[in-house]
Amino acid sequence: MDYKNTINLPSTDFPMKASLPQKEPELLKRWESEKLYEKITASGHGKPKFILHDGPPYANGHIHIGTALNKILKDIIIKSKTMSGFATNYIPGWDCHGLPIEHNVEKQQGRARGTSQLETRKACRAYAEKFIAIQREEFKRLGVLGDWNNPYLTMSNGYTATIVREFGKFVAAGSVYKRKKPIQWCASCRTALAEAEVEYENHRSPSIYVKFPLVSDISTIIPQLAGKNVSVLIWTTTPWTIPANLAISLHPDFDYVAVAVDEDIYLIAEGLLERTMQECGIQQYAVIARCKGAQLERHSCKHPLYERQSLLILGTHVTLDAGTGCVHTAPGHGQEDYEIGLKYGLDIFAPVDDAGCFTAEVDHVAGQFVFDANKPINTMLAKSGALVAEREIEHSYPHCWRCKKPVIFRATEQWFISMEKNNLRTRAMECIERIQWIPRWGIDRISGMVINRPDWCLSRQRVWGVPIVAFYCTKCKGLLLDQKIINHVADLFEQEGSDIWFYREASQLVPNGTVCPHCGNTTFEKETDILDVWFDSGVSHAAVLEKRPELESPCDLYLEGSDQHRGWFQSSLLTCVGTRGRAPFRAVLTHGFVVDGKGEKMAKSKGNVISPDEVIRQYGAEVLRLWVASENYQEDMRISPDILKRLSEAYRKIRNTWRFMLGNLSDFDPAKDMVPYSDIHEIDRWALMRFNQLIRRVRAAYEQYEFHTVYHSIANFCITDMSAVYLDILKDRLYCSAAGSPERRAAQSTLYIILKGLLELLAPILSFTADEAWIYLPGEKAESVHLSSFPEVQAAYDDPSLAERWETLLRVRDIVLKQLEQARVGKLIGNSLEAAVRITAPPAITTLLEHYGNALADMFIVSRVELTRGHTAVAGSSEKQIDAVQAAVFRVGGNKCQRCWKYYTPGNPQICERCAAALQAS
RNA sequence: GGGCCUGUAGCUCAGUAGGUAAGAGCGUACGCCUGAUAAGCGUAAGGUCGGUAGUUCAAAUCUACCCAGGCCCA
Repeated sequence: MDYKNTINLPSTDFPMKASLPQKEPELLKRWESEKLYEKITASGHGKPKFILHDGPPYANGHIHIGTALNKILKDIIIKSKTMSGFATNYIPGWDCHGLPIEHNVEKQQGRARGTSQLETRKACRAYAEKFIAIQREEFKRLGVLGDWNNPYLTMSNGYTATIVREFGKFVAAGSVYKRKKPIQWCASCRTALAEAEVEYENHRSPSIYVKFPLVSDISTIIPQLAGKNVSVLIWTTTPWTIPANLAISLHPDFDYVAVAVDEDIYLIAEGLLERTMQECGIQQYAVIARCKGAQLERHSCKHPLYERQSLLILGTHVTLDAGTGCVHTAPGHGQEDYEIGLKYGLDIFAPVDDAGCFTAEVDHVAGQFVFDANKPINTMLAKSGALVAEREIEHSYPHCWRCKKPVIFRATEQWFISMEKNNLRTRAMECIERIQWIPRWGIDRISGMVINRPDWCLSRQRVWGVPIVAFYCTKCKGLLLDQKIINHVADLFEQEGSDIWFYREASQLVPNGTVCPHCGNTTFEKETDILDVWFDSGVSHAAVLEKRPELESPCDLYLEGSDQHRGWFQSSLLTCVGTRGRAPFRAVLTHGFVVDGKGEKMAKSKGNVISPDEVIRQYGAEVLRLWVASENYQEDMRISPDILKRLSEAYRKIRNTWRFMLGNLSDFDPAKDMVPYSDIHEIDRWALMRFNQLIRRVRAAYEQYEFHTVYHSIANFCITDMSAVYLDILKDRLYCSAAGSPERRAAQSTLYIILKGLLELLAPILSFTADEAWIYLPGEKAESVHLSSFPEVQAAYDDPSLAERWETLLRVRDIVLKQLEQARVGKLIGNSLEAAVRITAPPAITTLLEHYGNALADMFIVSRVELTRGHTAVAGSSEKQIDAVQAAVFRVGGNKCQRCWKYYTPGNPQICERCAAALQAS
C-alpha cells in the first residue's frame, strides 16, 4: 500500500515561483479597479490623522533609483501608519517650473531665435505634462498607493496664484528688496546664465601683476616702512575688472612680507614670494619687514587708474594657490568679491551694460567691449607705472552653452528676501529647535545652513516660471510693489493662468485706477524676472497642505534626501516662518543617497548605474521595495547586481515559508477549526510567544521608521524560528495526524495566527506578495491585506517560564544536531529518523527533559530519545549545566513505519500504532 | 578648502551606560533528505571592528590625526 495518499501533504495554488515582473501589473490593475486607495482613505474616518506631505520631484526625465527609494519609503510609512490605526492619504506632487525644463525645450527648439516667450512657456508646459504622465506610471508601478488622479502641480493655476499671494505677504511685511548681485552673463546672447548653462573650456587670458600704492601710513604697524613707497601687489586674469576694483582682500592669518625691489616696496604673502618674484621676472629683492594680514585691515591704497581708493579687507577665501595673496576685489564682478563686499559695505559696482560694454561711468574705456578693453587698460596701467608684469596664461574659463563665447560675471539688479528683516533667521532657528529631525544630526546640518546662508535671491532672468509681480512707472521708473496689486494679479492667475502675465499689457494687469505712488503717472511696465523655483515648491504648505480638506498644516512629516536640508526643507521652513511664524512640519526625515556596491556615486561614465526599470524587469518592484527596507536609509544605500541577487533569494525564502504555511492550511477553517490557546501544544505556545516578541519588535521598528529592523527581524523569524525549528518539527504532526484531529488543528491554528500576522506585518514592504498570499489565506478577512491592520501584541502569549524552558530545550537540540551530523559523516545514519539518541545531562536538565517524554524525539526529529541522569550535579550557571550535556547517537532498531517513517518496536506489520490509529480516525 | 555624515565577517545588519575569547541572517564549502522539491534540513569555515597615536586596569565603543566614501557649499 502506498501510504503517501493517507497523509496530509501541503497543498496550495499560491505559486512557488513569484514571476513578479508579470504578476505585479495584474495586482496593480486589481487594486485600481477595486479602488483600493479610496477604500483605505475611507477606512480612516474617525481615526487620528497622519499626514505625510510629498516633496515634489522635478518633472524631467524618467525616475531614477533615488526617486524610487524616496517614493517607496514614503509608501512604506503611509501603509504602516494606516495599519497602525491612523487615517492616512498620499497626495503626490510635481515641481514643474524651472531652468532644466526650459533648457531642454530650448535645445529641442533649436536656435530659432524667433520663439516667443509664450511659445516657449507652452512648450515647457507640454514637456512637464509629458514627464508627469511618465513618472506617474513609473511611481505606480512601484506599488506606491496614492491619489494619482489628483496630484498637485506647481504650474496649475491655483498653485501659481498661491505662489504669488505668498510672495505678496513677504512684500507686505517689508522683507522683499532689490539689490545688485553678480551673475554669469553672456554678452553676445544678452542673457543671464545659470550654473548649468555654463561650460568650462580652456581660454587664453592676460595675466597681470599690478601695484596699488598704499595711501595709509602704516609705519605705526611696521616702523621700517616709514616714508617709503609701499604698494600692495595684486594679480588678475581679467584686467577689464580693474576699473571696478574697490578693494584688495588679504587673509587675516597669512604672513605678509614687505619686499624691497629697486625703489619700490611690495606687500605680498610670504608663501607666494618666490613664485611671484619669478613670475614678475624680478631677481633682486629683499624682505625688509613682515606682518599678519589682519594688521592691515581697513588701510587704503590708491586705485592705479582713477582718483579713488581701494580698501584693504580681510577674507578667508584668499589662498596661496596662485597670485600674490593680495586679491583684487571687484564686488560687481565676482561671487566672493560680492560676498566680502557686502560684509564691508562696499558698493556692488559693475559699470558694464547688457552688451558687455563699459558704461559712461567709466573714464577712458566707456563704450568698449570688456574683453577688447583688456589691452588699453594694460597700456594705461603701464603708463601710470602700476603694471609690474604682463603675460598670458591658458586656463579653464566659463563659456556660454549656446553661443560658446566666454561669459562675464556682472552685477545686475536682483530680488531678495531678507533673512534679517522681521528676524526671519532668528525665528527660523527657533522653529528648527522644536522640530523632530530624523536622524538627529539633521538639526546640526540645517542649523549650520540657516545660520550662514545669505539673503534669499528670489529672481531669475527666465521665462518658465511664476512672474515676480511688480511694475515700474513708465515715467519716473519708480517701483510699484504692493500687496493689493499682487493679490489682484494672483486672482487673475487663479482664473486664467500665469501666461496672462506674458500676453497682457501692464495696464490690463493692474487694478483700475492704479497710479504711480511716486509721480502720479498711470502707465506701467511689467517686471520681467520670474521667481526662483525653490519658492514655488517652498510654499506647497500653503498651496497644498492648507488648501486640501484632507490635509493640514503643520503636517506630521516631510521626507526627502539629505540634499533637501538646503533645498525644500529650508525653502518650506523660511516661507512658512516668514508668513505664519511657524514651521509647516512637525518632523523631518532624511535618507541618504544611493551609491554602488563599493559605496561610490553612480555615474554613467563609471557604468555603475542601476535603474529602477532594470530591477523591475529582472526581479520585480517587490525586490526593489525589499531593498529599500533591508538597508539603513539614514546612511548612503548601496545597490549592486550582487546585492539584488541576494535580496531576491531572501525574498524567495520568505515566500516559500508563507507558501508552506498556506499549504498546510488548505483544509483549515478558522471559524470552525480554531483551537483555543489553552488547548494547543507547548511548542505551539512557544511559536506564539516568539511571534509575540516579533510583533512587539516590528511594531516598535515601524514607529521609529527603522525598516531594516523590520526586515531583519521578520526574515530571521521566518528562517530560524519558523522554517528551521517550528515548521520542520511540525511536519510530522501536520502530515501524519488524522486530518481533523485536535493535535493537527492545534498546529494549524497556530500557523494561521502567525501567517496572518506575518502578512500584515510585512504588507507595507512586500505589498504585492502579502496581498497575493492574503487571497489564499482561509477564513473571514478584509478584502485586501492593505485594509487590515497590524496584529496586536497579546499579553497572554508571553510566558517567561516557557521561554526559559525552551531556551534550554533548544540548546540541547543544538547539541543533538551536532551529534547527528557526526553520525551522518560516519555513515551511521542518513535521515535523522534513523537515529536514536541517548542524552546524558545534569539532574536539573534531565528533570526538565523527562517532563517532555516522547515529545523530545519529535523535537529532535529522531525516532527515539533515552535520558540518562548525570552522576554528578554540575554547580553554577545554567550555561555550565548545558555545557555538561552530552548526546550519543545510535542507529535505531525496529521497523520503519511506512507511513510516518519513524522507527518503531515491531508490533504491527507495516505501520506504527499512532499511524494505525490515525488511519482509523479518517 | 569648509559644514554635516559614514566606514564591524564576501553581502545586509546587531553590538545595551567602555569590561568575560565580537553576534545574526544571507552567501560560500561540505553533507543529509527526496512527503515544502527549480524546495527543505544540518555542520563548518569566514572579522587584528578603515588606519595610526593617545586616555584607561580595560576600547568596536572616548579623544586627536590620517585614509576612503557620501551630501551640501566654496
